[in-house]
Amino acid sequence: MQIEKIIEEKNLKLTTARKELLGIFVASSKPLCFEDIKSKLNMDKATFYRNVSKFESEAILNSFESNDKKRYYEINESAHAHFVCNRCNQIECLKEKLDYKLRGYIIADVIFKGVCKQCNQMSL
Amino acid sequence: MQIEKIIEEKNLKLTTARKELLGIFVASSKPLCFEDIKSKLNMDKATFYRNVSKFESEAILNSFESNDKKRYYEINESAHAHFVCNRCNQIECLKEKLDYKLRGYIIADVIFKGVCKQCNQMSL
DNA sequence: CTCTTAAATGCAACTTAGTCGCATTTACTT
DNA sequence: AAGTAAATGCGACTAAGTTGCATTTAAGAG
Repeated sequence: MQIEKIIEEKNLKLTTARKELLGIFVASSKPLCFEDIKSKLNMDKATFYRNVSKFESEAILNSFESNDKKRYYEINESAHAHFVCNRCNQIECLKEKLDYKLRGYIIADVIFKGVCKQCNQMSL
Repeated sequence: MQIEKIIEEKNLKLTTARKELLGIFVASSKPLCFEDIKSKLNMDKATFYRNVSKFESEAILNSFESNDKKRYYEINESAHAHFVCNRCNQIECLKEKLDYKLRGYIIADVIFKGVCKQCNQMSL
């Protein structure tokens, strides 16, 4: 199973909590916060946070904060931009590759904020 | 004084707290959070938050969350992008105008995250 | 397969940004 | 100057995330 391979490749102990957690992120098409998945999780929130933190430092996940004071995590594969809706607070992964450039800076992430397609449609 | 004019134009009561608060934002060249200015403020934090919130709904300020779980506020004038450094957590206003387009979406803000000039320089 | 040990977990207590209810004060109107 | 709705201060509260510590578990050695 690829999940176990990912964990072992980073020389992390293969615990049930880690398999469960990483499985959820691998299966998700969008960034998730603790709140989103806590009901599915068989682990303490401390374990969640310690593990996502470790996954992030091992470059398995990356994360950012949204509009709602929560940190969202997702599998670190192809770099892509995100759209955060100021109305519904939903986070979307955009297909946009991060080909933005700023002289002297390293750009790791781009977040667009505003009104998403759905909310925009509804207000017409 | 222009500060008083801004407040009165929105039909808000001209209180000392509001004058003080808006004065600080008008004078600042970058977004500020409560933490940044609390030592200068002669008001309770509840008053701070209620007022920035009201200013925001009146389009005097706008705000976003940074990397540090804090909400940053700035005067709402020319729309511009922001750069948030993942190392030093500093927020910079970029000169970039927001001429980004995404079909179906309304883009109100763009936040770049990564490593800022200074931190990038230091790591060479 | 069992023993050992360092690392991971669960739990409870804690931290901190921000919110809320309520009694008091203040800005504006007449 | 008086009345009133809105603003303020205070203290209690909420919720995300962190930390210390006792217990459990994964992985390697024998």
